[in-house]
Amino acid sequence: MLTKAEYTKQHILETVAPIFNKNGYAATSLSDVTKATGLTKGAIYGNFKNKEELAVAAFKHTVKKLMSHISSYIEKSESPIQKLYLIADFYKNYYSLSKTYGGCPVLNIGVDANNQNSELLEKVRVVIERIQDQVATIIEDGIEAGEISIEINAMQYAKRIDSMIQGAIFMTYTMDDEFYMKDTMKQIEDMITNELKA
Amino acid sequence: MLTKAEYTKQHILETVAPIFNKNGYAATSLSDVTKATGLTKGAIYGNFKNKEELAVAAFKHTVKKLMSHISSYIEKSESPIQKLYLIADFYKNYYSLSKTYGGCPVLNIGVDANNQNSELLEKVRVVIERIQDQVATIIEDGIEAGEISIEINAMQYAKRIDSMIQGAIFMTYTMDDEFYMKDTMKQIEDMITNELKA
DNA sequence: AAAAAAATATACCAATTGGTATATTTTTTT
DNA sequence: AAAAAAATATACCAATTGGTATATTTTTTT
Repeated sequence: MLTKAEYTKQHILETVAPIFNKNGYAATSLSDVTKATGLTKGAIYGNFKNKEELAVAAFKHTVKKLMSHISSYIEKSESPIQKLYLIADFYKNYYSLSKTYGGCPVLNIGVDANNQNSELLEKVRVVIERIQDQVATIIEDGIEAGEISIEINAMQYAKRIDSMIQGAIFMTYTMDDEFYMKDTMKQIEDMITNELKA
Repeated sequence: MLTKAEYTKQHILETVAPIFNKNGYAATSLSDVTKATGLTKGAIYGNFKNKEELAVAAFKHTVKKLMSHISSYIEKSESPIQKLYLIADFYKNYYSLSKTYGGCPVLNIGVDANNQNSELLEKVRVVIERIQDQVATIIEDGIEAGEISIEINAMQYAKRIDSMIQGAIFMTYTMDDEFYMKDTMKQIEDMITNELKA
């Protein structure tokens, strides 16, 4: 069971994470934080060293949530190539899912932190690398299993897919139009079928 | 010739545009503006109604510059399909080019303005639509000229290419790695050759 | 139930925020 | 060169910023 203190910390993160994600670091003020949580500065600064640490924790919190969504989704199949199709399928609903958390943290904080907050930027980079490693591993598993052509450069394709997905997320959010998300996922499915498949 | 007043306005925009582009709207303060331009608030507010109008003008200024770069670049060929290859080629150097202006204004301001500044967001949307219309027109011209397959949906491909480019820009900036930009342009060139070409 | 420890609220701080009214300087028109 | 107009600088404003020291309240341990 959560102690009262642990509950408070969770409550702060859950409340504050979407705000930082939507507004960015500079545009989120401490009074936004206290207003949203219903707590005072004393409570916030008792739990987090400063605004930056809170923003980092909030980013990690949202990433964790979203990563667990996709992780459990691709568990639906054991087959590496099927897992790739499941990733494409997962992102078809990513707009409404990520909206719950105030948007895509990688895109939002990645752009926001660049030139502004090197600590946050570093956290974003680590997440991107982790995601790409996971996709690359799936592709490598697929090659080993004979499902995916041996000529495929796993890391290159992982980066390509990731880049396409981020582009689709940006376009979908900026234009408020799911066309980009859906169309890009179709494109990725075609890529899997026509380029990756052994 | 520019009058002194017009020169000042240009000077403000040229100095301030990269700052808004890098930092975003909220993270750019009026004192950043006065410090960088060497002018006082009186001069700034004499030329722009408020911070928002200045940010909008700065965004338009950067977009105009970048658009004129790409426009003159694709004039190198008359052929629609060659123009598409030239677009892909242009973006191979987009990282260093756009850095001069403080980054890609569409990406940076698009993400920054979302949930924050609806007027700025609207300007970004207009720019995106204009870019896509231009690409779609080139594709349609290519179809008419018999260079591009009649089965191609011009607008769909324009959006696809745009989305891939934005993804590559995001990844390149966030990871500070040109691989994404270069690889995506190769991918787009392959798309032109294998999917679009009649 | 009392004592100790931990968490939270309160009251404060200097610095900065975007913006304005007015004085001064510079530029343009006559 | 003088007068008018325009541009810019100065001096100010209330509100807000992130943060801290300390008082108070709540929770946990004994």
